[in-house]
Amino acid sequence: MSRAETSRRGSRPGRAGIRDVAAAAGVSITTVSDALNGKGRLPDATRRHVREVADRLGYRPSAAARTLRTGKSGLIGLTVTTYGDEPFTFTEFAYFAEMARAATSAALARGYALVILPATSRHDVWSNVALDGTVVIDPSDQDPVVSELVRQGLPVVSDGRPAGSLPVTAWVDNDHEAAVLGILDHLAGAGARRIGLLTGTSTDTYTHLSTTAYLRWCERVGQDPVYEAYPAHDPCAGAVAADRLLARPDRPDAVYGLFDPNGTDLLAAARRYGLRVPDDLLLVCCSESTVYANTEPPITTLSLKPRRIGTAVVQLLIDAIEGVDSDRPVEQVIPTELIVRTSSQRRPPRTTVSPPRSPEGA
Amino acid sequence: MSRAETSRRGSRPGRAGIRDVAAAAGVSITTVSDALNGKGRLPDATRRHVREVADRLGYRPSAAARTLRTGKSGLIGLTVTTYGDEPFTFTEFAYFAEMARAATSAALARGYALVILPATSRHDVWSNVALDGTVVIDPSDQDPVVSELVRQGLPVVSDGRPAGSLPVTAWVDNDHEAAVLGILDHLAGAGARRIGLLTGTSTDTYTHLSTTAYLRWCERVGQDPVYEAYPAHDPCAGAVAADRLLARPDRPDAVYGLFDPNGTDLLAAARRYGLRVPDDLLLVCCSESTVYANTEPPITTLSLKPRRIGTAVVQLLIDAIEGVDSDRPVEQVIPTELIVRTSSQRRPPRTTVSPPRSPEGA
DNA sequence: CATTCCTATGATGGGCCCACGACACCCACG
DNA sequence: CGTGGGTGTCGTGGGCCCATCATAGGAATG
Repeated sequence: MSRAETSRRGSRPGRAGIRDVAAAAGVSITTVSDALNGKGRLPDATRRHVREVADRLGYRPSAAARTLRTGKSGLIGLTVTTYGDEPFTFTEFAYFAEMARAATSAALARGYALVILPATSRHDVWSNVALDGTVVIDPSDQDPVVSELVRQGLPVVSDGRPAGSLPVTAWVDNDHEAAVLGILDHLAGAGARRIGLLTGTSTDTYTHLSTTAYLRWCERVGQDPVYEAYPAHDPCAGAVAADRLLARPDRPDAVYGLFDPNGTDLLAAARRYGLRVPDDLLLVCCSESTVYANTEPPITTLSLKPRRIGTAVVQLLIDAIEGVDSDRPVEQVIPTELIVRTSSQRRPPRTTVSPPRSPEGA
Repeated sequence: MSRAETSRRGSRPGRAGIRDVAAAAGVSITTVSDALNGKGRLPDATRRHVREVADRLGYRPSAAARTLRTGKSGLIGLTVTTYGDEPFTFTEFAYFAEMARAATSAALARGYALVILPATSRHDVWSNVALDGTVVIDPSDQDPVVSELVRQGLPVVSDGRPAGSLPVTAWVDNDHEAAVLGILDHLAGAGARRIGLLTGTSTDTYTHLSTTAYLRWCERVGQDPVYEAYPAHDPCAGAVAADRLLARPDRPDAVYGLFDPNGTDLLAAARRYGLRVPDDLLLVCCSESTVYANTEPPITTLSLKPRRIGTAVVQLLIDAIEGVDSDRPVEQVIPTELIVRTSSQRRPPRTTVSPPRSPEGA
């Protein structure tokens, strides 16, 4: 008792510690800890009493102390590869936002919180936060951050299969090749003779796999590749590239755009050149945005299902953190979804009033 | 020495502690701490030596221990008000994504990281993470989370001026009333006779202030209010509400939409009713999205400048955390920006080829 | 006296910081 | 010339932050 009182002397009065609760409840510190954590075997009366006193004092266990003692912080890092100055590309692509949202939700449901930590963060920030594990979006070949984390023995789960020999704990990805091949077949089936590609200049896996798949498809069907690449992080460059693609002498009669804004960019470019969509030009782009349901015409989009990916990634990571031996495979391929709209159909199925934005969720 | 060795006995060999470094460098723990943190007065030789040994052992100070000792975690909460099941509305509105991005960037630059903590998080998650302060986006009148945080003595800075008597440390906001009045004047100046509003049913400050400003403007100029309200978190409801607004017998000849997707929704609805924009219907919506630069026609948007807000909020919060007495005012009003495009001008200034997406940044 | 229950004590986790101690050096005084 | 006090520089010890857990101890009951 007297020990508890004296030891609190130097403390700020704002927050009550476990000692204060113990003193106020007339029990020992252990009893308080056990009572609040549901451990040990205590009479219900004691348990209730302690809880009551703790509530009255507004007691909140110190997260730092608990973390130090238990070695678990309940914190998961969310790392995004970055382009340019800005720490990450949340905005440009609705994908990241959706994925982060689902990941946050899934983490929360299991008692974890997400910490946003761009890969380019100052090192002192990284080392200043106690993480139980990390989600990495689109890790680059030799990402030093990931290596460091793995070396520390922290579980790392990546969105996108790791390039090279990056030793991640698990990964979740789409089958980008299959998705691209599916779209090209879809466009060819709608009558396209020369399909163009709007792609990126960066070296990430998504861009690489998609472009490669396109080139192989061209080779297989005997079409000359028609594509423009631009730095995907620069929205203006996208509009310019779309324009260039349609200005070419070997102008394609169908285009697939790998990035979210490509749809409106291509539509705008088509208008500039007097091309009607879908009559003169078939259009598909990869996007999670619902605006494409209401453009004129509505544009066919490929969804990478970021919600499912975000959820899966977090589940895998928390399984690894907690040592749960779930039956989830550590390498998951999430199927993509092609949302077919007017822009990729030579004969629109119905010319009646288009329904207001369908609930293409989950 | 021997004490250090014995004390390490039970530890996992994976991570080196400060004790290990001290032993390996042949100095005391304090010296290691001082050398690595640039404190105390040590000869450069010692400092270098310690740093070298620490590097060799791959020493990383335990964030948990440091937090416990110093009382600072370097972590800032980012709380978003939520609608429905999903923990927060990152996607629906590019605003949040932009704001979060800027906030992350600003926090990082000052050595802090952001933790995503929706207001509806399980309480145990909240209390399980040591925060130095919190950013709250659009706090509701009597947000229990905010009250709790303030009661704990944590600084809280809100995006959006706090409703009621919420005792936040500081806040940053736009002048929503002025923005709405500006838009209405802009539309009236372009020839609008009856201006409609697409608004939300939720009780947040933004919706409330904007709607009120609209009603007052109507009263002032003697126009009957023409508006439709819908639950802003439901994208389908937005399309329906846009349709309803244009189907009314007292159909407006200009509409301002308070939410991001309203632009495409209204455009689609206008097409359904054969209304030409801007000839038959003037359109403005509040959005951070660049797609409106390339729609047909391009749509005038109001930007709330989320980047500036996100940055300002974080600066204020960190100032409060660190007790810095900066000259920043604790109540900041960030000016909005009206990006005038074709949709709100009766006589388009130029009918030539529209430039590809202007770089409306910062 | 033995067996249940419950509670108290103390060690532990790892880094930070206050208050000193050791040591070198210089000057002055005896 | 020797020694004590003054002044500095470096470096060390131990306590502290706070909750958790293992183990030992005590009270009550059969």
